[in-house]
Amino acid sequence: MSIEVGLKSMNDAMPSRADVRNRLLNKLSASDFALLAPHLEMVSLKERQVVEVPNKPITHVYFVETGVVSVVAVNVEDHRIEVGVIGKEGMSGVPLIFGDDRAQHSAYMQIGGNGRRMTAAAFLEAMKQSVTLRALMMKSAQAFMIQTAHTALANGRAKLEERLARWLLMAHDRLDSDAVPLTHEFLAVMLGVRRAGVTVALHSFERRGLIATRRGQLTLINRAGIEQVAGSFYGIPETELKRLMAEFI
Amino acid sequence: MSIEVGLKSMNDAMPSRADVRNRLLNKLSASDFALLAPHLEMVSLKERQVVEVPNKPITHVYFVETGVVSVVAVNVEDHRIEVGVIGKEGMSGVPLIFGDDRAQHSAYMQIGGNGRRMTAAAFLEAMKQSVTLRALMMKSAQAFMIQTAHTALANGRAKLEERLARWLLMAHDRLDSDAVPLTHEFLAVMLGVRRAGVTVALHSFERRGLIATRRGQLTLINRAGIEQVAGSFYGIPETELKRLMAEFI
DNA sequence: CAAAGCCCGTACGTTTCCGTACGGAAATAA
DNA sequence: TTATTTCCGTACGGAAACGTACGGGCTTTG
Repeated sequence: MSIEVGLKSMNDAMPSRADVRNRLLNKLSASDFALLAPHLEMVSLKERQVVEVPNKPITHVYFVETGVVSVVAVNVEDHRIEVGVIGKEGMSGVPLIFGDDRAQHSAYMQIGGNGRRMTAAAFLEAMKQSVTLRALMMKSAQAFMIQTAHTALANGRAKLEERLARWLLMAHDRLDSDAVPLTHEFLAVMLGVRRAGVTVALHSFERRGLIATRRGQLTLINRAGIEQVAGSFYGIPETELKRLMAEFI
Repeated sequence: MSIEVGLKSMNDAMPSRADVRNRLLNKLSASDFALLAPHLEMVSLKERQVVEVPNKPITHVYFVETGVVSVVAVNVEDHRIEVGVIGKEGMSGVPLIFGDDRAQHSAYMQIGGNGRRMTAAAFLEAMKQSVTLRALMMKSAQAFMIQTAHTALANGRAKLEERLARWLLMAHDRLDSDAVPLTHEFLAVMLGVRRAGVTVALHSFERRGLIATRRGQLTLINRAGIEQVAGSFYGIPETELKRLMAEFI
């Protein structure tokens, strides 16, 4: 009991700037950071943990530090596809930045990890108080928007292998290791293709020495080779993110 | 000559609120409208007229009144696909709303018409001065973002006929007539499919009595039938737009 | 340690759409 | 009017991915 209290107080302690691994939080000015810090709560983010539910109010914004969030658009007939991923470079809760309180899409941890979160109310209050905070958040939202546009492009024009390679690269950018702990089934759901199709494509990658696979996990071996497979379907959102964030520190 | 001067001065006259047909401008408060009005210039928007060039600064924002803008994502290898359309419900120049001065995507008039425009500088200056203007613009940007997400969904999961039906409905929403003046070639480019594929699909629509076609033009006859073809791939961005705009007037 | 569940490998027939191409009809330019 | 260009109709073989399904190996649970 006393141990648990100890851990809890450690987690809940107001983070100092040096503690924080989320790239967005890293880019905040000292005063903007001070605005958010008191409300930030360290959280562990288990795989499949739901972060946003379509058409429901957003309760918290999550600043991911490790792991990956999938943002998945869903329609009435339950067709679904991933429209973007969020990792340590960003945050969930984009609609709040636009002044909307509701989530349009489903969002959940695709790869588990941890991060910081704060309530939507606290986030909005901080946004109200700082122009520079708003400026950063809007750039972050724009970066996400560019990612979604290029997902639309890849979905419409790229082949399964190209899309899969693109996804692996985007995940790899957001992870600290070369291992991607995911089943073929979940990759298939995100890309909106058959599970069997993913299996075959991953085999092809493996035969070419690009990845290694085992049950529930794959490991990138030759990133440059995977980039070659993805071709120009990968890269633009990534360079645009850099550009948009360049003005902040 | 004197006639031309006469026309020009008519066009350049500061518009009154009642003149304006663009739905976004319609939703402005009197004071916000007064902020923009002096800078608005009436323009004719010819088909194929370029509105934004990827990676170039945005020179003007366009408030469309008739016609349709296509926003097309392009990558290095020249793969391209439409990621959204803009009509009288919106405006071009979304990145400006986020504080970015550059266009990511190509944007051009897919269907000619007319509208009002103002320089990016004037728009930014007005945005700086009014919270309520910013609020409206951000909601408009969000609506566009939702449209892009559902384009990604349709591109990944829908069949050609479903996507084509969706596109026709989105165009129809933005036009004042049932006629869509477009060649199969351009529909194909927007959807990222073969021209021949569009031709065959349109024939199927025609045989079912959903549309009538002639060279360079098609006419919607049975909108409900087309909605049935599009299924749930059409509709969500449209209801979300209504919701987001509901708070303004 | 056995049972159950999950995950992966593989297969087969089928659908969808592609690449390409050719000719004719309609519109536009000369 | 004639020539030229644009646009549409149609065709064919082939690639990509689908739906479905079955069995076997790995992991977790009881």
